[in-house]
Amino acid sequence: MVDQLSRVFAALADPTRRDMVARLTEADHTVGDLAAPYDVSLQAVSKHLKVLEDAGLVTRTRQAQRRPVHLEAEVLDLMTKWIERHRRRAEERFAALDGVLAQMQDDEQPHPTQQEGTAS
Amino acid sequence: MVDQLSRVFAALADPTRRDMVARLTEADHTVGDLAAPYDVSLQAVSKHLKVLEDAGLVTRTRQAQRRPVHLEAEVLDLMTKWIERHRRRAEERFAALDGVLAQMQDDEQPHPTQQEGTAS
DNA sequence: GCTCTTGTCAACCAGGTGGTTGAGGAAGGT
DNA sequence: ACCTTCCTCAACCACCTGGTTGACAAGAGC
Repeated sequence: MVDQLSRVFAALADPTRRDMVARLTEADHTVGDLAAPYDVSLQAVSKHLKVLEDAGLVTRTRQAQRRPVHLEAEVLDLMTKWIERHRRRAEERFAALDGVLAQMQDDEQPHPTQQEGTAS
Repeated sequence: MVDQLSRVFAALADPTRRDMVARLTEADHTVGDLAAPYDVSLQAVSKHLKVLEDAGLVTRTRQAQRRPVHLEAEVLDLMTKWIERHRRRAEERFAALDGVLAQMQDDEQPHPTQQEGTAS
C-alpha cells in the first residue's frame, strides 16, 4: 500500500482522469454520464473512477441503480501544500544565491573563475 | 509522448523522487550524493533522475566527471495552477450549493424532493 | 598511459496500468 | 415475473515502471 499523497499525484497523472476531475468541479455525474465524451468502454471509465476513489479524490454514493460521483476537493490541498512548501524553499535558496552572485559582482574580482560556485 | 503536466504529476507520484526534489530545494547535488540515503543502486537513482528531467523538474549540467543536478522549481507552477484553478471552481460550486440548501431550508417545503438538483 | 571515480546505457525481470470483452448484480418500469 | 438500465467484477492483453546486474564512457590524478 502506498501513501495517499503518491496516490493523488498518480491519479492526476492521467489526462482522462484530470478531465473527469475538471468536469466534476462543475457538477456531480453518473458513471455513464462521465464516460460519454471519451472513446473508451464504460468499464475503463469505471476503473479510472476506482483510481480516483482510492486516492480519496472522489466518492461514489448509491442512488437507485445509479452511482453519482462526487468530487472531494479538499484532498487537492494535500498536493498544494506539498508543492508550495518546496517551491517556497527553492525560491528562498535562489534568492540567497542571487544575493551571493550580486556580492561577487560587487567585489569585482579580476579572475572570474567561471564554475565551481554551485556547491551550496 | 505525453503532455508535460502528466509527466510532472507522474514524476512526483513516487516518494523517492519527491524526497529527491525536497532535498534539491536546499542545494544542488551530484548523483552519488543524491543516491546515498536510499537503499537502491546508483543506476536506479539515475533512472529516477531521468524521469524528473523528462518532466522538466530538473536539469543536469556537466562538471568534470560529476553531473550536478539542479532543480527547476518553476515547473511546479504548472501543477499549482491546474490544481488551484479546479479547486476554486469546486469551492464556488459548493458555496453555491450551500446557498441553495439554505434557501431550501428557508422555504421549508413539506416535500423536500431529495435528488435531481445536480445538473449544473 | 594506466587507474580510479562518477555516472550512463543495455538487457533483463516482476509487478502494475490502461485497455479490451464477457458475465452478472441491483433497482426501477411494466 | 420479466426486461431494461446502469454499473462492477473477472480474465486477459500489451505496454510501462522500478528495480537488478554487467559493461563501458568521460575525466582527474598519478
